[in-house]
Amino acid sequence: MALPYRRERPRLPAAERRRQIVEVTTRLIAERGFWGLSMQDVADGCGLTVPGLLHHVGSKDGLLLAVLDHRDREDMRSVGEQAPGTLRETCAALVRRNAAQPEIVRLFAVLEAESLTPDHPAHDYFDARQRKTVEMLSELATDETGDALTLARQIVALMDGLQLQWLRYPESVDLVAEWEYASARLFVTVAE
Amino acid sequence: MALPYRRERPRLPAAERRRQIVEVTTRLIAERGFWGLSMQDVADGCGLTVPGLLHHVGSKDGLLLAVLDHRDREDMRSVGEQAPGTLRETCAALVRRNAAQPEIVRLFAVLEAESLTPDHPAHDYFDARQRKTVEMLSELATDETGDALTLARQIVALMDGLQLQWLRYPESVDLVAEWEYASARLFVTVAE
DNA sequence: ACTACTACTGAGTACCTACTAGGTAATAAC
DNA sequence: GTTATTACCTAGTAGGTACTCAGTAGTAGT
Repeated sequence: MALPYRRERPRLPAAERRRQIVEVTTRLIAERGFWGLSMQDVADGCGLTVPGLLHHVGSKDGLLLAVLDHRDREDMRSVGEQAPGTLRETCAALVRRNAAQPEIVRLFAVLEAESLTPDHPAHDYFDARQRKTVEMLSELATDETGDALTLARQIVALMDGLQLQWLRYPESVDLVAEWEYASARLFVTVAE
Repeated sequence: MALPYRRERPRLPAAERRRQIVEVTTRLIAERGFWGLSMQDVADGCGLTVPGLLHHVGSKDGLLLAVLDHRDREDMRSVGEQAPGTLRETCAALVRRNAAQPEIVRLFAVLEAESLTPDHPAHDYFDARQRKTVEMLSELATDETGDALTLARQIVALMDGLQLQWLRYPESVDLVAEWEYASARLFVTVAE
């Protein structure tokens, strides 16, 4: 009744394995979305079995949570690093950061659309994220315009939209350049 | 060897059944995307079995194709109906039309993000669609600005982005109003 | 060396996936 | 009324889904 127990691939400490799992999952969700993601694919990408993967994340929802948690901590870290600036500077910094990590931007683009439906496991997360972003930009915008909320929404919309085009045509669309052109129009007092 | 053959639900002519299938599928893809769509759900929504559904569309990819084909024909019809106008008028009409059909807009929002990956069955479709849209707007924009392509891209980006916000917060975001605010900024000569 | 812990596996469960083969019955053509 | 067409069914295939259970082996603490 002895099981031929194979251990060909190395056994990693939990923290390191989790990092790997998050990295692999990020790539796969960016490609297929969460509905299209399979635990098997993630396990294969990490070189372990599905129960081995489940040992670390508990469930498929737990896997998504791990990815989003990791992103939140990374974002916190990067926001804390830079000095607070004007609205325009903040946006430019944000765009530059995004232009350097297409994989992450694509993860968010796919999940943001997928999570529009209320029964998506990341629905609440993206609701909160969207609110926070608009609020943050809106506060910065109060110095420059009367209708800060509207401007904040336009900024977010333009960023999201340009990112989609950039992700589809990475060679012919330069995200940073497009944002510069656009912000010239955005940050101008309306004469009407 | 006699099969107890059940036919409780009515038998429809092919064209009518196809219309129903497209309608149901549109709603389901908007909610779950194509990767998250199951033939079973579509069949249930139409009141027939999965092989019954397959009789009409052939395969899951064929189902998606049927939906996109139908959308194309509808769009053709609606574009043909209205007289050609200025860039600003054309955009406003487009936004008004979209504001009246959130289900369709959501279908496109979800599929556009999902189809970023080249192995998505709608990848080529959305590639072509994006190109055509930018080209069309770009031609209209040549009358008004020097950099028509950039302006066209900004218009598409802003529309896509605002739509995402509107789909997430349909009660607090008014698509038409937001577009009006935004176009006031977009269609202004840059003084820089 | 012994013990406790934990990262991980093999085997299995219950169910869902798209899709096929072959047949049945409602409809339309004549 | 007979025949042809077609809308749709039952049954089945081959494989994928997330997840559970019980056990194994590598690691760390003492």
